[in-house]
Parts: sequence; structure tokens; C-alpha cells
Amino acid sequence: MENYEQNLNSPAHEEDSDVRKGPWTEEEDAILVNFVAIHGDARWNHIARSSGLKRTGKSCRLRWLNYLRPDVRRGNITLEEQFMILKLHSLWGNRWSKIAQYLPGRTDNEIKNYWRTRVQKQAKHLRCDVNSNLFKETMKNVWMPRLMERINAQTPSPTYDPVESVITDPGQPIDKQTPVEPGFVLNPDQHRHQFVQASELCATSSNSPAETLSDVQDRVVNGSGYDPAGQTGFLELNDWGCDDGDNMWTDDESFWFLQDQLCHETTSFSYN
DNA sequence: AAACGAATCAACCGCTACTCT
DNA sequence: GAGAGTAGCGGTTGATTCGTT
Repeated sequence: MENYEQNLNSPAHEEDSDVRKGPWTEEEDAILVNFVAIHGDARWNHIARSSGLKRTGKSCRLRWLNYLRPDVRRGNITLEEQFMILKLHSLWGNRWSKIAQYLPGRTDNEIKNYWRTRVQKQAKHLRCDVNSNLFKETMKNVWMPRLMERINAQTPSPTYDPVESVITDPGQPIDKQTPVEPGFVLNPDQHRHQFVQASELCATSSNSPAETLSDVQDRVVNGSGYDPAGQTGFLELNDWGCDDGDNMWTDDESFWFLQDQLCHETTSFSYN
């Protein structure tokens, strides 16, 4: 840890020699949380200077947004979230912060990491480029339907009991040792609605060549009363033990799908 | 138990966009 | 309009954790 503090980027500025880098300590976290509670989460350079933290404003901002923010959600990416990431990435590409807006409590960093570690790994495993049409086809025709099946299989019944839900108190400090218990404000109807929309989008985006991508995007994401800014979130209970490996397509599935694609030279699909 | 490689994820960096003077 | 300061974004790095041999 100590070498972090020596690992300064550039000695050009005298004051840089005082800048701390590397992992944050609990003490620093506490200072930042208290300072933000009093002064708000804006003017990060001011916060960095005034708080006495030997961190840059950027570093403070990042720590707050990705870790200390009360509504930040930790733990495994749920099936629904995986589906949303795949879907939204197919629309917007590496617009991580934009994608994160539709996944309450998730940070752009987390989504980016998920994409790089899980999705790109699959692409690498299949020896195709993650941006290739073939990979997108595989994603659309194998992985996403599979996810939808699993989502439907676990969708709460109409007698879904909201009493079981855990409301996370935004005022509670986050315990860094144990993951935050999944579940806060549950809204199963909106949740389901959201994924119906997403699956519709899945179909329309490839079947309506006359419709532009942004048309589809506006209609489905924004045009049906779906308001990401106003939503309360859609966390699932009991997703903590989610086995990500099961959510990927198997080698067999991928192999046969790719085999099929190559044999039939399917080239009609396009994501633009 | 130790060594090693792979996977994960927190944090950094560079760049761009935005706001204010 | 120009320039400075700041916020935000996406790419990358590297320490830590996990799994396997």
C-alpha cells in the first residue's frame, strides 16, 4: 500500500507530492461521507481541498459515485440487469454511464467491468470480435432469449409478497465487509413492464429496417411512460447467490449456433 | 500448503464537454 | 469569443481474490 503513495504520476507540480493515490482507507471514507453530507456532492475540487483529504477532486468524486453513495448497489449482476446491459449495449455501445442510468444503483464502472470480464470473455472464448455481427447475432439469438427464459422462470407470482422486500435505508453507511443486502424499493409491475419493453425492442430492432435505431430507442425506452429518472428501482431478492456461469450460454449452444450461422451465411442482421 | 494463472474490480489517466467569468 | 476551471466519460492498469494443480 505504501508504494501507492510514492507512485505519483508527475512530479511537475509541487503540490502533487502530497496527493494520495490507491485504495481508500475507512478513515478517508468517513471523512468524505461526512463532508458530502454537509456540503453536498458537487464541487469536488473544493471538497478535496477543504476536507483535508489528500486526494484529487476526481478521486473523491469517483470514490463517492462508485462506492460511498448511499444508493449504490453491490453484489452480483442479476439476470434482469444482464439482459438490460446486453440490450442497451446493443443500442448504445460503450455508453456506460448512459446504460447505468437504466440500472438503478449500478455504476458505469461496474457495468463496464461486467462487460469486459464476462461478455468480452465469451467473445474471446468464441474467437470472434465482440463488435462483430456474428457475436451480436449469438447474443441476440442465444444468450438473450436464454436470459429471458430464466427471467420468466423466476418472475414473482401475482401474489408476490412485498413484505419480504428489504428496504435499504439510504442513511445507513455501507458496510464494506459484507455486501449490501439485495432489495430496496421493489416495484414488480414496473420491473416486468420494463423487460417486456426490452424484449419487444429485441424483436423490433432487427425486424424493422425502416425504423431508425433512435426511433426504436425513443419509442421503447422513453416513449411509453418509462422514466428512468423517476423509477424507484427493480432489485430482486435472493440474487446474491446468482451463479453467473449459468447465465452464459454453454459452449455447446454457442458452437451449434455459430455452426448454423456459418453454414447458412446469415448476413441479414444488422445493428447499424 | 504452496505456487501459479485467471478473474474481478477499484482506482487511475487522458480526454472532452460544459460552465463561468 | 477566449480561457480557465471543473465535471464527467470511457479506456486502462494493477492489486487482490479465487480456483486449480
